[in-house]
Amino acid sequence: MGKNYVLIDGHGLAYRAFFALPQTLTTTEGQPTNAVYGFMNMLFKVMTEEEPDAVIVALDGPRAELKRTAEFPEYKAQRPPMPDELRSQISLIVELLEALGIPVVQLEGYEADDIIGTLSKKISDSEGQAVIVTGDRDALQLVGERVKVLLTEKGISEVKAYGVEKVIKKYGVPPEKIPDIVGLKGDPSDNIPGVPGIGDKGAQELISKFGSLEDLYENLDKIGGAKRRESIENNREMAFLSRKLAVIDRCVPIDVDLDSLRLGQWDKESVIDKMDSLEFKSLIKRFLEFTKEADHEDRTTAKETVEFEILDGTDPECRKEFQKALENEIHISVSGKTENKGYCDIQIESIAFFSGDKAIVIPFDEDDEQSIGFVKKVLSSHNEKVVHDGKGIIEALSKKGIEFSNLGFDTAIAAYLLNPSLGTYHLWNLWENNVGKRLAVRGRQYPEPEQASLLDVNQVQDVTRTASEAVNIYYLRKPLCQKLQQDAMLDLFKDIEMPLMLVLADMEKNGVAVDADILKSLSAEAQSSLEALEKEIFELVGHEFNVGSPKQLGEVLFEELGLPPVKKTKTGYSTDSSVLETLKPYHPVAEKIIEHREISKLKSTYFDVLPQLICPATGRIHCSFNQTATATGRISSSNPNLQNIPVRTELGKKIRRAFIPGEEGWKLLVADYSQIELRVLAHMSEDSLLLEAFARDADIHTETAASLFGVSTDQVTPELRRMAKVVNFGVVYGMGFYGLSSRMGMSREDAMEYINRYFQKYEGVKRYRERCIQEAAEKGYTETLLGRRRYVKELSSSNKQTRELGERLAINTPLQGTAADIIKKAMVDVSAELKMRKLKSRMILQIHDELIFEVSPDEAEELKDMVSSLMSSVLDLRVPLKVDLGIYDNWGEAK
DNA sequence: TATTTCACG
DNA sequence: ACGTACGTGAAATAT
Repeated sequence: MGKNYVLIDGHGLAYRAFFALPQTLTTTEGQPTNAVYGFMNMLFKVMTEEEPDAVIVALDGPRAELKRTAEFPEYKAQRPPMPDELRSQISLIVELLEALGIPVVQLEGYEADDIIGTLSKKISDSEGQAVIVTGDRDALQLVGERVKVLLTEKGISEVKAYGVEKVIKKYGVPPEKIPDIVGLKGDPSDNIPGVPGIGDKGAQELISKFGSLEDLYENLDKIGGAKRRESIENNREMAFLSRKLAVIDRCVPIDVDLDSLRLGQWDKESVIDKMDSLEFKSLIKRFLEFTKEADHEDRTTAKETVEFEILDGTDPECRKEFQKALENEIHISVSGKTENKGYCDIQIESIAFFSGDKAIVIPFDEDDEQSIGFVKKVLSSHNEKVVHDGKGIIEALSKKGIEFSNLGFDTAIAAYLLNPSLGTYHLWNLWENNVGKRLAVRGRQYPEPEQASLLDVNQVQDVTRTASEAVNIYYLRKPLCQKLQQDAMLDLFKDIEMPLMLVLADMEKNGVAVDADILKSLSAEAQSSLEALEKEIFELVGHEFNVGSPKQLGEVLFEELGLPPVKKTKTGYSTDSSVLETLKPYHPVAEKIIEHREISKLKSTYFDVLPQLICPATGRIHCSFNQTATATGRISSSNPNLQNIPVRTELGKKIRRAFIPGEEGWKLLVADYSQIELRVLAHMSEDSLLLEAFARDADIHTETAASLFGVSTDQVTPELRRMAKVVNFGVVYGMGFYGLSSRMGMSREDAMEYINRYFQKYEGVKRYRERCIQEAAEKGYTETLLGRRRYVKELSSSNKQTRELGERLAINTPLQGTAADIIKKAMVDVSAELKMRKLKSRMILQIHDELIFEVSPDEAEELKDMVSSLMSSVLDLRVPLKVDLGIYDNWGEAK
């Protein structure tokens, strides 16, 4: 029986750690230790998670590049030499590895990749399992049935596992074809050129279509795009050479006796001694824990342990046992292992339940009715279900015809409400911060020992992980619920956020229909305009360059043409649209570039992308609505972002015409709140002028203009109204006079004057702003009308700029956040009513102050009235909530 | 991976 | 001396 090995690319991992962690990590004497620390952290992580029998670290040998530079002199030629601060740490790492009894393999003339390739081959030939840890994507070619690759992604601690299927899913080709892709696209980090004009996507597409470089060159005539074909044809040798360079040698002459290696032959004293001299307190602890002696060393810091049992979900007896256990429980937690985010291809692989004592894991290998039946039964039980980030599971299960009932608590959403500024709400973080106990599987294990040999090691790990997550979720409910109660957000959670999750799941499932032909023809048009514009630009400038490169553009404009640089960024000249706008009078090229920018942006972000995102199974686009993404309480949209579809320019608006009802004869109902943030401001500030203006349903910008410029409303010109509008926005954002002056194109003095006049007229607003800042400073957070919080730590900063940012946040967040509360509640109410009246029409999009529905013609009028009245009556404010509605054949007709 | 730019409310 | 309005997500280029 083969053993499990972990193979580490030593230099690769050290490099990663070095650049990912702050340089400030040093010993008190100043020896940098960030790379050592990161390396060791990762080492312990894989030792804990993979439980290998042995670990081997491979290093690039002396003159490792020689073999490949013989073929191609430029190979890795551009690589800067290793920084000294890193070099010194490599030897520290090697010393530590020696003390840990982990062999370091290095061989003159061979790169670590080749050593790893050879070892992994030996291991899999002897029926062992190898896990490769590296940051180099080339290593994916080594993946096989018995070899998996853990690729470090951004930073160091994040790592992604690749098995054969994952590689195929990601690259469209089996692992052994990875070098063919590299041959085509090249590899800038190794200075491998590949074929010019072929990038990641192109290479993937070509190789998955033709199978290999050889087959590609046999079928040159079948390649689309004349330019591309020409480039491929002309670079035949380079493509083959590049592939050769990318192939990892799996027959390196090394003599390692794999069988004799095993973990645990460490020199404990020496390890602790070395770590101590590097001042790695936490790592020593981790090491001791690993040697299972932590408890003897220090019983007081030993964590309490939560024990649980895992039942085999494929065993009918276990299912019965679990159902029995449920009867006396109030809550059960649910966790699922799902593959792929996004409704279109989300699928559930397995699901785990935890009853408070026993966990059970049910794999969904194939659609066996037994499993589905059991899951259905559990999910329809009287128990309140607790989940973590449950929207995906809900969607994946609904694809199998399984629904939740009595879904009561989502720990991710609870944690988001408790502090919406965190950005990520990973289960393990919540666990550390709110429970922090250790988990241990007790008693009967899954799988039963006699079954174990039949199951893949990964599978056992997956089962344990999914079950543990269910346990985590279960025990998180209580502390999080208590905190919500303490912070008076339990109602917001129960009445709005939890039901909203289901509404969002429905919306993601519904999706939106898009006319791909419209987008494709827009793309073609854009292509030709761009080519024409480029020609003009190159003529005006005198030579060709990449218009899309801010760096090159900056050089052309400010060095070659000598135009005045208006604004700088940290790396050079700024060339954003406001800069280009000011350059217009100086040089005709400015206008062409502005035009080019707009078109290329729209083309690359919308015209070209949206058609690809149409889900083959449904013919519609399904974005994700993220409920835990923003600090203010808004929801966000991604994959694609459907909340930033263009509307401000003519060309942009054309995109909206492609958004259509998905069923014959149906229409779109578009309903948006009018001036919602200013209405919220009126309510919260109780400013008499604002209240009165909204009570009359006056045009608010005209009103502001009239009072600001001292004229009557019928004397307000469009220009004055435009300026007033800028001021109104400024008020909501907590502006200062400088920002106002630059945005209105006036002097700072004038801007100051207008602001003073505004606050003289709108005294209530002035007081509101002051009150916001003071309360936020006292309490440490701001809150919305429904009690949603945002902590404003910026307010207590010693940096003036940061503090002022805090003041603006204190002013803006309650406004933006209350508007978010309002529309969220409206969504919940409308959705409930749709269900109650059993209407076919459905909600498909939310764009902050706007809701879009797909409506059946016979329901259109009813829905319009219903949505209008529900939206305007969600909350009773001191001003009316006005809603504008319209029924259209496409989104472009609205507004 | 970080930076710049720009689409939306 | 410097940069200056709030909240997002995504693409392309540079490093």
